[in-house]
Amino acid sequence: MRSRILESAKSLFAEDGFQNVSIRKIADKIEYSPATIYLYFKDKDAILFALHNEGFRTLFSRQGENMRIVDPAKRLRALLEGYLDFALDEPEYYDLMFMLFTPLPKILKTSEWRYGRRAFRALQTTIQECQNKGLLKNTSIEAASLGLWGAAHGIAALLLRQRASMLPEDELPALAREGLRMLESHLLPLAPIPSA
Amino acid sequence: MRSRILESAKSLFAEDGFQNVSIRKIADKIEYSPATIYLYFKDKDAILFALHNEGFRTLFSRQGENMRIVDPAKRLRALLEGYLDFALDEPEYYDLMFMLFTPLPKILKTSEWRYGRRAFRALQTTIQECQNKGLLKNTSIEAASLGLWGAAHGIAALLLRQRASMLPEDELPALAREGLRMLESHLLPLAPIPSA
Amino acid sequence: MRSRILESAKSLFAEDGFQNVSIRKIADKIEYSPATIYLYFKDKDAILFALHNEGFRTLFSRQGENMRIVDPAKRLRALLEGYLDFALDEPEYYDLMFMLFTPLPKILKTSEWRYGRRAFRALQTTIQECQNKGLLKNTSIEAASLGLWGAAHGIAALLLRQRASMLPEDELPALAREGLRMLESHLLPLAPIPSA
Amino acid sequence: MRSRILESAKSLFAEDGFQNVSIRKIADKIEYSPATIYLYFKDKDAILFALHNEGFRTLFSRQGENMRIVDPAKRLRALLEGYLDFALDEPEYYDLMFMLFTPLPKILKTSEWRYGRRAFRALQTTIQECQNKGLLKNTSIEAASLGLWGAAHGIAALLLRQRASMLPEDELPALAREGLRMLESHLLPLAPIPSA
DNA sequence: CATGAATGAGAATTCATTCAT
DNA sequence: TATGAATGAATTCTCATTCAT
Repeated sequence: MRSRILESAKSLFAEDGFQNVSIRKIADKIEYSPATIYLYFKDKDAILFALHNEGFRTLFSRQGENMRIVDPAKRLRALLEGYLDFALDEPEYYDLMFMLFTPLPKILKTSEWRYGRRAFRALQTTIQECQNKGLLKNTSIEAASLGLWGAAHGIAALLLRQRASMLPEDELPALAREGLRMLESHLLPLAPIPSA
Repeated sequence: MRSRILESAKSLFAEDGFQNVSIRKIADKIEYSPATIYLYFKDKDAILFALHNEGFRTLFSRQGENMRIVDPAKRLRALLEGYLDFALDEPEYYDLMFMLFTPLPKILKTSEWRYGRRAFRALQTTIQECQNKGLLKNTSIEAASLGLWGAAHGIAALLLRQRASMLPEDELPALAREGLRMLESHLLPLAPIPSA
Repeated sequence: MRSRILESAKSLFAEDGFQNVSIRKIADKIEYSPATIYLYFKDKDAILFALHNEGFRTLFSRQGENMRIVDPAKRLRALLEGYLDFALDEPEYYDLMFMLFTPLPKILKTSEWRYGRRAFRALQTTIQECQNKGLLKNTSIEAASLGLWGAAHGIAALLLRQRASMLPEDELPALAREGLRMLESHLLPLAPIPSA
Repeated sequence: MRSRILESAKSLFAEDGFQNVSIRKIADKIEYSPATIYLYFKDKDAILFALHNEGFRTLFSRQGENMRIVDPAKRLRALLEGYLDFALDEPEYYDLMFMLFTPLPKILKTSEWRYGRRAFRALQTTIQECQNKGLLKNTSIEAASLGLWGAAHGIAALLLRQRASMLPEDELPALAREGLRMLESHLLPLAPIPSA
């Protein structure tokens, strides 16, 4: 039931944007009265917060396997691609977590965002290991992490916000993945760097 | 006057998000009555639309010079960096243009988004020229354009939506630029590819 | 159990005012479900009604002794002081009984308010006896009863509604009692009226 | 218009109690939309606050003349009677000012309540002068002021809250005034104290 | 005896918008 | 050109109350 609400809210948020979804719309969708929502969630924000957490949990469970890849370059590629896949598979969660306009001062300071920090640190560690192997040279880890995360994020964000409408819509996911792999192929060549 | 309104709307949109800005707040800020706004704009959406157009005009005028760079790799780098700079210098416009949640069904179909299409075509042409010179091999132009645009976009978007808060705030713009250049250095080496 | 509810309601009414106390708050306080309350009381008003009755019973049991004082002047003084003491000792009851905004159309017409009438008659009888002894001359009993009751009531009411905040808070009860005795000393001199 | 709202609110507050009056009810009464109210008052509290101020202004303007009476005993009587008259003539104001359940933390700390303090000080000064003339002996001024104010207040409060329903309703105002004068005649004899 | 689940009614408030002036 | 006045519709949220279990 709680999950019925979350389900419904999630899909409405994705359709109309968080701000345009009223409690009443959520209630209508599950065919309950608005007051009922308040039995399960203190607030509209509480719904967002719950979805936020669910989203992070989902993302982490998806990335768990990738984190165990030994080769850092392969791991990094897998993480980036896994991130993009998450965005494409779960656009509602992704929007909330990484694209929504700040209304989350509460969220940002709380619990689950720590996962974000942790994940970011994992990314940086992986980059460090890549550098130890001669990859991604000549940059600070900070810049590299922002650049790589940003690349994956941006590709996803253009799709989710429908800014890439000049590309054929039904090929977009494939193009997105191909675009990311293109970046990776230059940044993280799987074969040992030839000239070395 | 019209521009007074736009000015004020622009800054409010950036601060609070489009949805959270009321006509009244805009009016208050310029010390006119809400009704006055309607003398200049049919709609709240019309304001957004106008800003949208202004934004594109600004972006194009900024990129004009870069478009004239002869070497396609250099041109491509300049365009990407110019794009990021635009995002960082004019975050209000950028948000509206590339990040705002769809309220633009109207906008997307209309006039100024053509500029977007045009710019995108220019990007693709440049990529084509790069490929002609042996760069950015082994990808479709569609994927490459999405990947490169996405990379620049994502770096900007993470900053503007404050998702990169685990990096030191005052260094963010510098890190963003460094991150992008890091990507470029692998994708678009300035020196002829050494091993060739 | 019924009394657990009443207890809890009484203290909440006093803190927040009758209107601001929800059934839920009462239920929370005793750690039962709101529905449970309805097993014991038909209504929110029914709770008020019950407290009302309890209050009157308490007041009467307190005044019983005073009623047996033989000397009417002393009895009158004792009644007035007892009334004030009740207000100060049991402000929750007092508020409900004598200060609450009318929500009592039901109550006023019913059962327990008869106690009020009876008590009032007792007051008037006592005044009559005082007049027979030469005290409280030159007034109708009606006016005298209203004046004396009003005096005690007003002193209490100013305290309970926190309107006497210009006097030092911790001395208020003492000042209230002293104020009332001051009135009594002029109205009901214990010594035979000197000039007579 | 502002005053139309205040008028309407005032009478509704008196009828139903502050807590039971909704903005919508006020709006309905003046046959405007609820939103209109917000053009003139920020808040429901703002309406209360405005009425509060109006009430105090009214009371002071009424008492101004009495304050100028030279003989302190006569002045004190006039003030007390003027106070009761105010309560009976303007019960809506009176209720708000002196009987309403505390919801006024804002009000109490603000502007107009100072008038209350000032008035209270005036009362105390007058009592002091009475004591200088041999009246109201043997009490602290604090207690005396609380007692006298309380007496007038209580008589009023019993009427306004309909607790004196055992007296004939149409004679209540007269009885109230007679009751107060009865108290005065003992506390503040106009003729020099006979036995002196 | 107790409650979890549910809701209709209503609260305060905000907003985009209109229109007569 | 500008606005003061007004509002219908919508928002979030609370509450007393019911009822099947």
